[in-house]
Amino acid sequence: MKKYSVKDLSKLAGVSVRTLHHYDDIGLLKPAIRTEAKYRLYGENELLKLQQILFYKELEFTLQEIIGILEDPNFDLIQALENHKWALKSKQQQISSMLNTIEKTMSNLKNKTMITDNELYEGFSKEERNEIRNEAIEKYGNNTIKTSEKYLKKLSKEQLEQLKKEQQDIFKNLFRLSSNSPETEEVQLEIARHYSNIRKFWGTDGSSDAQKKEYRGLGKLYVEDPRFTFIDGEPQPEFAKFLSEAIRFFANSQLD
Amino acid sequence: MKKYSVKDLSKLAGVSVRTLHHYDDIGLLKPAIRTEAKYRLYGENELLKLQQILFYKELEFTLQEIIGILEDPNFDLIQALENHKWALKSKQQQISSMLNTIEKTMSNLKNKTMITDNELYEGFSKEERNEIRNEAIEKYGNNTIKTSEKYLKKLSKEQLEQLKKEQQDIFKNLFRLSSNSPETEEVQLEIARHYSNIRKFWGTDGSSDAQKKEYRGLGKLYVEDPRFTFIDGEPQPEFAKFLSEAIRFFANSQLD
DNA sequence: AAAAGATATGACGTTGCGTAAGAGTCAAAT
DNA sequence: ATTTGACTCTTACGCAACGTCATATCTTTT
Repeated sequence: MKKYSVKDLSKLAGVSVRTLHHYDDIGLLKPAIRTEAKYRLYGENELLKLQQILFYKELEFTLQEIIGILEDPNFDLIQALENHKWALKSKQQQISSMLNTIEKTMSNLKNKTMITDNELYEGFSKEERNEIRNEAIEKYGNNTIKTSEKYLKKLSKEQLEQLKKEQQDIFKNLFRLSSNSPETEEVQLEIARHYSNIRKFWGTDGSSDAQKKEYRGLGKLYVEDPRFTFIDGEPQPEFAKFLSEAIRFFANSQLD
Repeated sequence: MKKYSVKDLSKLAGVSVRTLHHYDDIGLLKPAIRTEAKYRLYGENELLKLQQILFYKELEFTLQEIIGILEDPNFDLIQALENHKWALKSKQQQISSMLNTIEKTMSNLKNKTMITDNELYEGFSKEERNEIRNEAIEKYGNNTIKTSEKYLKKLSKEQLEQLKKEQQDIFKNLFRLSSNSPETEEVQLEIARHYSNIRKFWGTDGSSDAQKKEYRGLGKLYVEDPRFTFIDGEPQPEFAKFLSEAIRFFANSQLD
């Protein structure tokens, strides 16, 4: 009968010695025998069992779950796999939604910096501005361009320009109104313009989904990161707070 | 200036008091002031910062990463988001592959139990067997059926019957040969039949991909779970080991 | 003033090992 | 026969993000 030392077995299975110690500790995989000096010795059966363990571990079962699966031959494996499948699927969906949020955040971050750039270039002529913008496109490279293309490809350049200008206009008005309460009608009118503008920017202006959640998320974004509300190179935390509250009020009162 | 106690803030933000303690401990969110009795008091700014924290936490940034993001206003947020996006995407792919493995495992588990069932029903007439199978279909319910349909829909009932019978035949031969070395030619011939049979069952028999990995995975499955190799209601660990080694040898010598 | 409610600070538990630390064991080289 | 080098053993802290007591100290209500 072949016997493997901890090191032998660890190399055969591609795990660390510590892992074998651990599995012994928690009762997942005990050595076949112990020498007088308490050295662990494993046999063929233990090698096979270790392979089983690693199989289920790759599927991200916890060690406790694996103990349960392997210790009881009557364990309902199909049911366990079914449950695990659902857990994994829900995790997958969760990740999808996180990716969505990240995309939107990045898209908005980029857009904001572009807008403040525009403001900085306000002193230049139209032609100069176009030159600068083209340089920027070259700098950003194709990858960045393609990433945002998903959201922007439906918009012609002129439409995009129009949307950006409208955003600048909205923000100027809102900044002017920012000493008022966020709930006043004037402010809420500008927020409504902003909402409509953003949905065009997202390319979802035709959708029946009001995107209340997403829009509120955007509102939170303004306070979540000062980089979203730079004006003349300075962060505006107070203005961010104002914006965020105005959007929250709008979403709660106007959107289902 | 409004001040929030730990409990107030925790309710406002939907986190536990312990969480606030923890964030204080690690320097992520310190209270605005402490009372004489060392009670924590938070202001509006802390509420806003907590919201930022929760935003990034939902994206599964670690607390240390969030500290980095928030402490330095010049932090390259876009780059951080980009990196995080990749991490999430790779996690998503990993989950997809795990789901694949689970599907195959379940599909095989079901197939095996069906085969042993067939063996158990060997004394019955064909009509009786069909009756029983239909009952099983009702029991398993539509969901289960549809899950396996993916793999089976391309096969007609007769083809499926044929494949199952061939599998039974192969296993009988292999069991008879199981006192030999797994590497003998007779054994390897049966394994080759099995390989071809399995690929038909998987619906991939036309594919150019030899599916070495998948087939080896199947071999491991036989030892990974005794339920795969029940014969006459008894688990056959020795036979499982034999099968597994025969398949490993076949995959290594015959498949690229 | 006593009882009830909040809050504070430890400190251990969780998951799956990594990473030493200190000590004993075994086989080969001196 | 012994020293060395390669292994192995047990013990135990560390990590992430808190949950969950336990015990002590306020603050507020009756």
